[in-house]
Amino acid sequence: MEKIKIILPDNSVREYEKGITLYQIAKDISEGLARVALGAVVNDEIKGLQETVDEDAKVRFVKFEDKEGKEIFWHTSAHIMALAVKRLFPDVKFAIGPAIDDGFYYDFDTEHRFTPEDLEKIEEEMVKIVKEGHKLERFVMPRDEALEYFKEKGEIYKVDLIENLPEDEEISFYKLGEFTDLCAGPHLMDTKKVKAIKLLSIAGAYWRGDEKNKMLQRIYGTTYEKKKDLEAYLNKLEEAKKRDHRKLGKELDLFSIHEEGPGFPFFHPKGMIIRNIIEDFWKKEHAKRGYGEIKTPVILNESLWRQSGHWDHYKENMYFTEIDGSQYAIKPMNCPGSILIYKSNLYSYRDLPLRWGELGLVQRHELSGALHGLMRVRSFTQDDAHIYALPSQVKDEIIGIIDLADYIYSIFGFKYHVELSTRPENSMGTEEQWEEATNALKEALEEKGIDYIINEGDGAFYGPKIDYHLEDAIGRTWQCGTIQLDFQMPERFDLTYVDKDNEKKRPVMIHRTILGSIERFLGILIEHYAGKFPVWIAPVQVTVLPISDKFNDYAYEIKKEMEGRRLRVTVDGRAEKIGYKIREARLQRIPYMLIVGEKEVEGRLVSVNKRDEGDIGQFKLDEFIARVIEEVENKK
RNA sequence: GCCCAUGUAGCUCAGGAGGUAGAGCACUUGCAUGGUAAGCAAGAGGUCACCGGUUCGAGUCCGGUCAUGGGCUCCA
Repeated sequence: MEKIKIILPDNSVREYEKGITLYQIAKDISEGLARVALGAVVNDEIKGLQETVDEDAKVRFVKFEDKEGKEIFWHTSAHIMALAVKRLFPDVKFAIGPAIDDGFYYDFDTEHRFTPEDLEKIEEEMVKIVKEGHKLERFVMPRDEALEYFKEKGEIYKVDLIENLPEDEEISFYKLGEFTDLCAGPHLMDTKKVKAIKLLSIAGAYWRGDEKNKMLQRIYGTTYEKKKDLEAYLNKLEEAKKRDHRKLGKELDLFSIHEEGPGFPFFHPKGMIIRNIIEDFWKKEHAKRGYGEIKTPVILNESLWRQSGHWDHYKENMYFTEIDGSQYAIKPMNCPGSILIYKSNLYSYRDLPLRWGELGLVQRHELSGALHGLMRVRSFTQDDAHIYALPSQVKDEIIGIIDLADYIYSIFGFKYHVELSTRPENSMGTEEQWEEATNALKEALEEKGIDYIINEGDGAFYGPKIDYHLEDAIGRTWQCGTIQLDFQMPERFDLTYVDKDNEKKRPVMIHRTILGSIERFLGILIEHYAGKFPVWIAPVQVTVLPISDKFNDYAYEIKKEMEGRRLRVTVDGRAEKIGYKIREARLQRIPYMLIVGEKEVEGRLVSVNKRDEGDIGQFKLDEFIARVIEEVENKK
């Protein structure tokens, strides 16, 4: 890689790779962005966020559109908010205030309870601060001095932060007006570009994210250079609200959740149609790929869960019951059931791999505050499968799952990204086993050329995992599929196969889901399509709307004929005006409306109104039916 | 589980210095038979989440519980 020389603020020279960003240099030398810009580049015009590229130096300047540019912009905004809060509520203690995906937050500790009215006041104060035109000044302090500085002010969180910084790390500060914060930076040079400001919400958050610590008050906000961009962002939030699966689930009569069963969703007839279509599709695709289907009981003896390790590692999330004086547990996972089936036979190495899928209903005691519509429930069906494989088959099996997942997601039009989670603290097995399993997953991903993020310590207690995060239509992501490699369960349950040399050996177990849970997947699907399900999934594919009830006979005849071709059709035969019926059908997001009156009856025609296109003209009935069937077959 | 907010008809929401509730939509009935997003009228529908306290009297004030929402933690 070609190197370039950069002159640093202290006039020393360092070598970097071509194309390095200002941000990276700032991080590297723990220096303020503005100072780096001034030091690194000869161009006098450079100030703060730049939109120019210095062709000679090949230093890329950070713009607001860049990930790094946004981070700097929002991090600086967090400081502006902190200053505003300090002015309005002098007694607050400051924790941390980083940039996040769509803005920033700052955590405060104060007796005062922030209200929505406070947010408005803080916003106003922020605008004032920006107008005052402050510069951000960076300076460093020796560790003991820094500690003394914050101890004197009673800033216990900052003291805690410094105490946890590595001994050799420089303690840097940024000063903005009367607010001086411990901060590694980098920051904007000054505040004047932060023009559009919106504080979004107040929430509780534990200090250092640990539930044993004190709960602080967090204020979320976002800022932009232009009002227009802020408005666009707020519109996006509005759009997300309209797509909320909880709202649409009610409006489209798909499912409901009741006080009588928090976290235990009820599926209505229309919701079940979608569920069944997804499940049928899932079953067919798995059968094609050599999966057998199994079904295991929901309640099983406690001893099984002790043997599997769930008792030691998962008890808090399990429900228990007693039958005839013995202790039983309601299954939170399907693997032990699958294992009992495996153990009911003796296998040759020739039998492996065995792929057994199960649409398994599990119950988990999730914390009440974690429940969220269909996305986080206490009772759900996993599209689970367990693969028992020879060690030599593992990589190919994982690749097979990766391919299957990619195919299934593509049918629904999902984009996704992949994360790899490694060994957690509360886990079983040896370091070597974990390393071997983690490497197997890495190799499979790398062979398929899939980029992935690593989540240290986020694996299951029995093995590392690959997680699939699906992106919905407006860019939010949700964890769905997972592939988990497990050397522990085969050990615990003494699973064996007979190898070529007539020795009993240990198979490897792979746990995997693609949809994740039917419930969550359905929730995501609702938001992804904004309730406008494609024809093959739509609970009602076609609704027939007679112009007046004089034409109901023809309408019902159409319905009967289409139902004979396995299409899902309704008739709105009420004595209402056509406009009224169309409005309702639209609100229900039905893909096709057939308007029938005198003209249509005569010629056995239908006038077709398509969901997103409106009136598309008259069709012969047979022609229209063929068209819909074609769409269903091609999963459109 | 924790912090904050919320809980009024099937739905979306008003209201209320404490004196026992209101709209629109949906529903039922009648009229209207209408050609691409709401025809007209009438009717029915609520122990104002639940439990307890203060009060002559509580949807309204206080306390508790439950649920929901936004976060945190945790997770498919």
